[in-house]
Amino acid sequence: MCPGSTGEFRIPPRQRILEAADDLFRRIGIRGVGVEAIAEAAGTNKMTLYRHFASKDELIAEWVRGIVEKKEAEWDDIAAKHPGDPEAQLVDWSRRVAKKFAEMEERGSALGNALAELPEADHPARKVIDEHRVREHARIRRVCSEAGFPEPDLAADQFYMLLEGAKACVTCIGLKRVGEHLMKSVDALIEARKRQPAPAAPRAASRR
Amino acid sequence: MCPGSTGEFRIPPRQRILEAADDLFRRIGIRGVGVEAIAEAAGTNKMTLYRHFASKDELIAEWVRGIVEKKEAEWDDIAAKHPGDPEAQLVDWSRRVAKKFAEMEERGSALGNALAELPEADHPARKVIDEHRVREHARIRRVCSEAGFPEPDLAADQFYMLLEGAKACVTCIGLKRVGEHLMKSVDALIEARKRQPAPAAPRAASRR
DNA sequence: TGGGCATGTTACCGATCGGTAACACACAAG
DNA sequence: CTTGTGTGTTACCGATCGGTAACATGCCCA
Repeated sequence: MCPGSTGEFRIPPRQRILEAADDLFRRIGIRGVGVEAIAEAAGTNKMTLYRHFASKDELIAEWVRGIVEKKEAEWDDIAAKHPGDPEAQLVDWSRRVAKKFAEMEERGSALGNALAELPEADHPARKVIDEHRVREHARIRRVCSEAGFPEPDLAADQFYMLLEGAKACVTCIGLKRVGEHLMKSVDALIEARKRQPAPAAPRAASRR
Repeated sequence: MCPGSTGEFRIPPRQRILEAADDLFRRIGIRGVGVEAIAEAAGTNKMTLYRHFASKDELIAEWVRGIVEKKEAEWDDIAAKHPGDPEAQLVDWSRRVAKKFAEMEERGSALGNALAELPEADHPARKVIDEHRVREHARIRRVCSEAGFPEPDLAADQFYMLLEGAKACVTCIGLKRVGEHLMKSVDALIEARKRQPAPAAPRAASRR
């Protein structure tokens, strides 16, 4: 109702649009919601939206960029809070992911769904997601290497599969149980590694 | 070009439509392809399509039903080939899934993508997918229970998370590597269980 | 006070899409 | 031959959607 420029909310329209898009994209899906609905939910109109974003695809890409930035900032935070302790980083990471499941309302990972909804390989948002996934996987791999996993590639894939699997299972298994079992699985993988004596290839002797 | 009724292919149009839909839905996505394109790819036209399917949503549901049937038949086959050997069933299952990854052309799980593309909770295809997932998870849980896992719920979730995670990771990790590491992970979980004698609480007593 | 600038408003365009109507055609069985 | 059934063909409808034009309005700052 209220235009937004008069008073009421002081948040600039661009930010309001991104917030509205975030809500609608997560709940209804990218292709399921039109620009008009986004603008309306943001308390503005289509024209203003197009003055801030060149196209809907660009809005999608910008939305994805925000999600990716938050996720990578979280990784930085994890690394900063457990310097030199890669195992604690992995554990902390699983704890945070498990906690996030409480916020996810039955629909799974926003990034995963976005990828499923954007089959065009040249979509601007796809590049953002793909590059982020590569970075995230590389990050996990490095942490696994530092943690002394004999096969860091295998370990990283296991962690990454558990992470993506947990997100995908949110829609079919209970939220709390997935988070809980994700944490247990990560703990078990780390525990299993500690149990291993000395595999053939001595990667990085970080025996704590 | 060729109408299809004269000669050429003897496959009835309904089946051709379902096959064309399978190809296009997997490659382009459900919402990304129109009924006209499906009919054309099937060598027929829109009218004939609507004579066999009440609506596009019904066609989607029918397509999903076919996928689900195949998957459940595969589970029956696994159970029949390893009677009374739940561990071999789990291993065989991981082998088959890993093998399937070779067919998946960069786009992940068809069912997962479909779920992401169908936010409407009352969509006829959603019910099919949801019910199948419940059955599949229950099946894994039963096998885990028979295999003597101390916590079958945890074990089943772990397997299921690995399965779904592997499918989701196909788009970001190499196909062969995901399959290989999925198999190794399943083997490791089974191996870890064999190693455990009779733990009451999985948390404590791990200091080697 | 006045001018610029961001935003609001309305109307519209072209394209696409799901779905339907009406009619023509082929073929099989009686 | 005739009838009926399944299919092909064309044209069309209504709705939605992404995107744009043109103009009005309000606010900040000089």
